[in-house]
Amino acid sequence: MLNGNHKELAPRRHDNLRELIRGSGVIRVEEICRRLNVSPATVRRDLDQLEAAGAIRRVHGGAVSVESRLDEPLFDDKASIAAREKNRIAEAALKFVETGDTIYLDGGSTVLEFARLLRERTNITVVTNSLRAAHELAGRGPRLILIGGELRRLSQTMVGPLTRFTLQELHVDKAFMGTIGMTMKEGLTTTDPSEAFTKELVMSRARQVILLADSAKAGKVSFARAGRLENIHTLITDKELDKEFAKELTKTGIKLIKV
Amino acid sequence: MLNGNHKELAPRRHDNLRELIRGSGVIRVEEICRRLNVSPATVRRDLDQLEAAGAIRRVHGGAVSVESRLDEPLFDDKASIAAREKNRIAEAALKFVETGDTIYLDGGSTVLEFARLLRERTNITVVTNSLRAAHELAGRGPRLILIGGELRRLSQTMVGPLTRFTLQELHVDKAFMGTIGMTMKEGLTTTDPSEAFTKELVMSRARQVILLADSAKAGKVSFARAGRLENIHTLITDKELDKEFAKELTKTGIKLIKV
DNA sequence: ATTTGATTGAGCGTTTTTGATTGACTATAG
DNA sequence: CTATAGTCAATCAAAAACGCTCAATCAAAT
Repeated sequence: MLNGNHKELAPRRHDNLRELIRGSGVIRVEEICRRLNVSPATVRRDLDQLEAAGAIRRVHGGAVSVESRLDEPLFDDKASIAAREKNRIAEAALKFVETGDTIYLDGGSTVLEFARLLRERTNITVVTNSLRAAHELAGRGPRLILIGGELRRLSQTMVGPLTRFTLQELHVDKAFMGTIGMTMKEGLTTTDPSEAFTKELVMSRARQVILLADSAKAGKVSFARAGRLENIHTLITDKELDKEFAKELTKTGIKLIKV
Repeated sequence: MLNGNHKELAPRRHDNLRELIRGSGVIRVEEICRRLNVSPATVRRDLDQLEAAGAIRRVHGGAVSVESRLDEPLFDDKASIAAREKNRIAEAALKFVETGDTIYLDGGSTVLEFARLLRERTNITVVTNSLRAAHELAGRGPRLILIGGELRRLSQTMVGPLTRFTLQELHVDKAFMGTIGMTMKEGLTTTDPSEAFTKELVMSRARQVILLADSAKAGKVSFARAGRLENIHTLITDKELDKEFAKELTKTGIKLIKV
């Protein structure tokens, strides 16, 4: 028996572990063993639990803090294929934009792709909460209005209660939205409640809501609800969309465009 | 900044890699190997993944930043004119920032320089209308709140009546302001009325107003008035400031810091 | 004191990551 | 046209990390 000293109880150990990870943003299993004086097996079990609770994110060799930018490039292997889908979806969305329109651009990679296509349009007004979309259009292009709010690092979007004050002064013709998950039952879901709050608010201020989402989003449920599918007027997605889901959608009156 | 010996976790490595690319805009594989201490094979795999995630763009021999193109065109030469003075002014301003503070960052190259120095501070809240400052702090650093409003392209700041609705919900401890011109008679002046409107509003919401302006601004008058000098509590400037102007300033109770 | 259920650490086969090797490709020079 | 240098993708083997199982251990309850 190596260390007769002090073995800590699981809850305290979890707290310490959280603290360790928050401290440096990233830590390796081996180091956790050293610092907490436990075996790798135990560390892995702890990490599993903390990940299930959403407190951290595991990676090969250790774990990273969820607040840190380190875990931003979270992508499945479909990500590279999805790039082409996203581009086609964005192209299709372009047909909805008319001269004189005021449109809203949400966060998310598909909408960002769409934003890039608007760089040459000078006859529209773009309202957005996405810092990346703003950056795309900052040099030239449409009249650009950013809504105020707290920056959420992971998504690079302005979210939360502060977004309300600018948004309630505005109306937009068309809102182009992204999402993490969509199901008939839960509607739109996203990872962050503040993000969800702003999404829902935006949709209530738009005359027409157009959702840009590749088929992988269908059936997925994320953490926070961001509005019912009934709020959507049009969904632009790819051809792989689940047939059953498609049927349900059209039944509720949502226009479906598959590219 | 150098990590000599121990192997880093993949996410951290990706993070550093992004930073490297963002820093110089371009980088070749060979150099990444040297800087991160890994083999070319690993570097290429990392680059593949980062490209799939849209974080960078690969080119033969290395990789380039995706946002490198429209970065700081006319802004840079303006910034380089009095770069040394601006940097010293920014360093001096840093002394005013205390833990827990909520500070406002205005537009302009001097304040932008100041923003860069805040990248490692995580214990403060930054409110800003400057897209460039936001961009500096978007990856890491303080809690970041952007005020809403219409983007003015030339200055890359959010200005105009829409800024009112977010601002009136906020109070800040210290506002770090820039300006185009300052005189005893006209006070602060800037080129755009909307810009002036927002500046004036911000200063009314700040407990302490700190003006960052090199000495060339003294005596200059621009188009739109953005508030009287009495609104300023502290001016940080360089040693070349006109003696007469300095005397008048201190007479009105403004604290003067010359660096 | 004994039982019980949970927690822990070690052993072991599997998976992931990494760096070296190889052959293909491109561009430039001779 | 060939040679050469540089880069790249694919493949492979070694090392590290992983998940799983099982026995030992521990805390709490009887």
